[in-house]
Amino acid sequence: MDEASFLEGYDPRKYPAVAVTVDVVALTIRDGRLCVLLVERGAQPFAGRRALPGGFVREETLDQAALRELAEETGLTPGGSSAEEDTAGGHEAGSELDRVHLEQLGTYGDPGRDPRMRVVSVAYLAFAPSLPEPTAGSDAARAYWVPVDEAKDLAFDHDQVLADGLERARAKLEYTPLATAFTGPEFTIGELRQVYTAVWGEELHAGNFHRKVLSVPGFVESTGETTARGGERGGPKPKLYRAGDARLLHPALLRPTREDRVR
Amino acid sequence: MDEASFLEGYDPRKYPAVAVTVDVVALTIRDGRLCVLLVERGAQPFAGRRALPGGFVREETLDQAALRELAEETGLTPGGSSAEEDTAGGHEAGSELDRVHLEQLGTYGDPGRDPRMRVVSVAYLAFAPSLPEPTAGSDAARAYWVPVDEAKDLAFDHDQVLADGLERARAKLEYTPLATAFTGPEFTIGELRQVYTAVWGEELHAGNFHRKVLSVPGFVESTGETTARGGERGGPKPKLYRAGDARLLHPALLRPTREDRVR
DNA sequence: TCGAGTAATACTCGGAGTGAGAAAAACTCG
DNA sequence: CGAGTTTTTCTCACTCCGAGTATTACTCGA
Repeated sequence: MDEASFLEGYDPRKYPAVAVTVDVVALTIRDGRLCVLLVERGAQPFAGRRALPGGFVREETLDQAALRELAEETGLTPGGSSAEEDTAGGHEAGSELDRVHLEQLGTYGDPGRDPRMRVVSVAYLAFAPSLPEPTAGSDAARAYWVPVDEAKDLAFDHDQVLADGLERARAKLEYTPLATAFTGPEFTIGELRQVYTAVWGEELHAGNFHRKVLSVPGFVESTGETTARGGERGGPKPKLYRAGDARLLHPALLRPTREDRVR
Repeated sequence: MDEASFLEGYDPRKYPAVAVTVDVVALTIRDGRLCVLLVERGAQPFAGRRALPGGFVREETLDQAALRELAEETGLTPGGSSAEEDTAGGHEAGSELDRVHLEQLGTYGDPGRDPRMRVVSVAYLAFAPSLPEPTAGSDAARAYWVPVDEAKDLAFDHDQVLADGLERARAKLEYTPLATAFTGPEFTIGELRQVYTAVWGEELHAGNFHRKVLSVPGFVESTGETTARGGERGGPKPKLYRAGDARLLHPALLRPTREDRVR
């Protein structure tokens, strides 16, 4: 930020009031479908419409505000930092929110996006393993998971925010180990493949996926164990893996069908 | 944005005042070096320190605010939209700012990042062909281009903002035709390679680069012309190209030396 | 208990893309 | 003119990919 000379001594409080909020695009996978957390709006404007959870920023960092909003709406209590964290081994006292990956998505501040006043909203993207339906918390009563393809006609510019979040999520699956943020601490290659299938909305060749995941250094590491049972519809007991220490996937797992890349 | 029930009728103007600003990381290439536009701060805090250009958001979109700040600091006048635009053919009346590519980088809002009050700053990233030294405009007198490796100890959290901007720029060169935003409307493959060299800070194999650029559909298209003269230090007259219509490069031009990818 | 169906895993094959190096040709400058 | 430089094109070996096939180990229902 810079004050030009003519702004010297300028008091920004004299500006028309600007409110800063955070909105959260929280994604999870339930029953093999990619879902987003929405709340039902009770008040005007957009009363009765669904919206992304969010609220005003208090005396806290933007990251903290996003995590707080997510905690309030899901009824879960934040345990640790906003970065995902492996409690490899037994389940410690950490909240389920400890495993949530949170990152800033973008900021939406067009005049008029909220009819009441100028509101600048910082959107966040959250990735979580399958979380319980948020009914517990008092505040969370109005929040629920909705499959992303049914999340339309949202309040404000939230259709756009959600679309941007989905595109970000799909892209990040290609070159980061983000998919493991959707699984439990231990998972099978098949479960990992289902994450990609749900987010990308495309079937993947099981054999090639298997080969590629295991060939990327640091993506997954074997636990040496297998599941206790085979799949529900048959098949051998798959091996179990946990997330490795890679931050970027190399080589990347690129999405198929990329003819639509040129303008 | 969502108002929880207990916020019904809440007036956000009762919150401690929050100011919203835009900061611009404007990059260009001068003499083969990647440079960023900085201003010298005259007032406290951080008087005498260098900072990214920026200022308060007015009644305008965030994108417009960023373009306005950039125009004010460079002394150039904005002509068209914020998106880059090809005036293929003759030079029309458009400003040099028409060819600037502008995109949102991220938002920085830690309490205390500005000692005076709570300031939430939306950072933008701008890419421009070599622009004149900004001396013309009244307001721009304090702004100048600085090689990025000499841009240290900036005011506020601008070291971090600049670092984030550089990483974004380096990454986008890999999978988008962004490099053409640093060149003139017509350019040679060698000039394009120098853009990559300057931004990535690494030498590239000329033969392989040539092959890859021409093999990516829609990256560049031939004008059928060559330059009037060969290079200053010799070599044949290179062919001229202009930007194609691709929005994403496929296959991508990946950076070399990727051992440092894992945590 | 058997047989059908399914999933995990491991192959093979041909094609595309890549880094490194070589080389021919075209041009500048001294 | 000659040395040095750049553009442009090849070659070669290697990696990676998509598609297909095969094997094996399961579950479940008849």
